[in-house]
Amino acid sequence: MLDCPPMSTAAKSTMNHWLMKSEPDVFSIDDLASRGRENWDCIRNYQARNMMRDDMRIGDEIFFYHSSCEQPAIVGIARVCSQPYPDPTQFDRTSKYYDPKSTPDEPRWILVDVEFVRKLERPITLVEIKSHATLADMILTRRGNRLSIMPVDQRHWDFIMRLTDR
DNA sequence: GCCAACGTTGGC
DNA sequence: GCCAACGTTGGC
Repeated sequence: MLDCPPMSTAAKSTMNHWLMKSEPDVFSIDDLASRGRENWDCIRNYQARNMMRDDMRIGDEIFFYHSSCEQPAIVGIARVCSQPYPDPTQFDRTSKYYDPKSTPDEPRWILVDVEFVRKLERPITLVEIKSHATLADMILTRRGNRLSIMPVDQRHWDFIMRLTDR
């Protein structure tokens, strides 16, 4: 791929990890798998927007998390595969996510595209995440946290990746 | 469906 | 710039 050359060790060391929530009834890991890639649209939270706009880099890895469902869980891996650009739904008058205060010259809502990498061997449920002391300080499990996009510490990422091997 | 927790809005 | 009212998220 032209925009995804093999990464140097130096580039890898600066890579960030993320967790992105999606309601499986709306867009599940299987939907991403069948579509290959998708723009992460309809985010209307400034913190989440800022992370996509300012902090995400092509190649960053993402935990794909199912929320608001029977079994909230990390279910797969995705990857950032575009530069940030304006969310088209903000200009769509027929969309629930239309924003009259946004203009093409000064778009308010910015997104990135994400691509499917793989599903986990098994879902790592929120219940299981909460059961591990190492994961107790993840942003995901913080009281009152409502962010749908959040950074994941390298040590949390690695710990969860090891869990999937069992 | 409940509700805690937080973000956003808008009057003043 | 304060803050009450309202809306949303998301686990349970």
